[in-house]
Amino acid sequence: MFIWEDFRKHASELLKKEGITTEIQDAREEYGDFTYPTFTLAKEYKKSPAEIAGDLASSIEPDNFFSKIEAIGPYVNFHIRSSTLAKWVIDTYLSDDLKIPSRGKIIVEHTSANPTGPLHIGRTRNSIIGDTMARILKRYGYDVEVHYFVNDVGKQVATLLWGILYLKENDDESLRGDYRFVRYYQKAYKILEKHPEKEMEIQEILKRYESGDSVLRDLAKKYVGDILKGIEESLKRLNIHFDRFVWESSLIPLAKEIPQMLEGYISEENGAYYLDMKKIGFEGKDKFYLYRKDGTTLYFLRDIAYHLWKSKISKNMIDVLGEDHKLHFKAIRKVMEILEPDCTLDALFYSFVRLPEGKMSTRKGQAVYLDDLLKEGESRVMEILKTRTYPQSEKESIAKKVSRSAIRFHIVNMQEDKPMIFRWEKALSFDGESGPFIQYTYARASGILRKSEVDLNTYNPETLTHPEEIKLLKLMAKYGTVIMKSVNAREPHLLAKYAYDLASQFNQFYRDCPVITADDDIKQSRLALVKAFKNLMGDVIETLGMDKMEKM
RNA sequence: GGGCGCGUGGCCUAGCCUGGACAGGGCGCUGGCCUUCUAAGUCAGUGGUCGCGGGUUCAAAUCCCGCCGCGCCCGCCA
Repeated sequence: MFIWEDFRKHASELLKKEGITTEIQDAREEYGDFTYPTFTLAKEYKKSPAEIAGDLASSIEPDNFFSKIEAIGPYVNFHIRSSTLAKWVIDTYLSDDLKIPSRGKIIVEHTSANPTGPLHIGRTRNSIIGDTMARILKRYGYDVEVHYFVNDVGKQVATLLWGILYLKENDDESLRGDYRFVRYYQKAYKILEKHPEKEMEIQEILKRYESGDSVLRDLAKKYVGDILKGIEESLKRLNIHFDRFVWESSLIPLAKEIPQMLEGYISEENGAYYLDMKKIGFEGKDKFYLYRKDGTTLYFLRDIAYHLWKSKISKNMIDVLGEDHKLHFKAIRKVMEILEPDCTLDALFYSFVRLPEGKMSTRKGQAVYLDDLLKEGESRVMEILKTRTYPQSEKESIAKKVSRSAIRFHIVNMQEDKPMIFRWEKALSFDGESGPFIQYTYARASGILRKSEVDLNTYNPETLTHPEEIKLLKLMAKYGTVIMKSVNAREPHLLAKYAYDLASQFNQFYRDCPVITADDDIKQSRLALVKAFKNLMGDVIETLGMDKMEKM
């Protein structure tokens, strides 16, 4: 799995024999595979960097890993022996076992969108980043449990209930829950803007609800459940699933135990209680309120309860959160250090998606819904498929797979903390740096294997000498490195970049290296390469949560 | 006002953590490549004061300081 890193380690060992202990960096392609710049040694050795590099290069002998070690100016460059590389890479990906170590349990919480309406594309950035991160962690060896924290307590839900209870008109039962009930939520907010005094009624609902009013509880469970089901349906279309939905209301009993665990840090003000952040050495905000003066709980308290509860299941946790949660999260983490010092809690933050005309908002109804985007994507794919002779059902299946993969790739291909402005044309781009480009490349590899009509038997790695073959092999060797970096930095976009590079390189190979018409020995080794590539590309595609297809 | 993040060719973007060899891609535009493994592909060309100004260094898109622009947060909302 970590082929490239094993080569790197070997280069380090060779240098170590010369008395140099250092990390070796990747070289620019035209100079070699790994490089060691000698500038820093100049003072100590009292020689020019170029001289030092020359001496080092001539004293390190080529071996099974490196065929050439040469100095270019002040750099010592290592060249990988391609026959060793070819055999290693191909055998690795032809085998079913990528030899991934087991790394224990981790909980990834993502999406957790308030169940007040259909999922819009802004929230979807959370889902896609979270789901991809979870898949990458799994690939790295973690036992991942994916959570959705369901907000069925608090003001938003009380507002939703108020809307449904008092504004019933033009109800359309044929609509899916999220589309059906969001109308009341939006209308409720409009009314509250004009009549702030109605706020009292909402407070009353909230209070009754939290004190355990069974009628309200049942209603909330029903409506929130219906909306959540809708959101879940939308996410299924993107290939996103959860292991567990944790309802906030279920944590209220635990939440009420938190204050005594934090005794000495809590203060009271007009009947409301807050955590005194100065006392626990927190900077950024002094008071985080736990209880309203009417005794109802606040999100901060319930979120502490949720994290405490999670930490009993797993010591490792990652939350995928919008950038608006940075301060909140910092405080939660601080509290967790007190309550459960053994656990590690990390966050993966992302910037908001905006529309060209401004912010997205469920309340104001200004948003692009995920379902609409998927639908539009599918119809654009069907348009392209007009020239194909596949059966209709296959076309529809392809359309779904291409559409959702295009959207997933578009979102995860961008660095998480970069602001994003949503544009239909870009989200549904099918060429260049896009999801379909990657799927298409996989289909091409499949096509070659399908038409080769030869069984794969032994191959000779020595025959893989074409520059495009070597470049492809090197990229294939880097999969483990990319997964590792992506996990350590919590940056799923690195894998998307890798997927593109890998696919792009396969297309260069495809252009210059015919497989089916090649001479027998070359054909065998190229088939082995294509098969190994297909396995790897398929694994990358699935780790990105996209769909692989034999034909498209 | 304070804190955090972002600022790379007409547009979108990688690289920034761990400073090194001419800043990679994609879209667009111009011109090529389908009797040959799917042209959702590919080749060539076009286009960049890496927001601005200082500093550190043999070397800065990358590190430090100060500005400017944009976003987010600073609620008894979530």
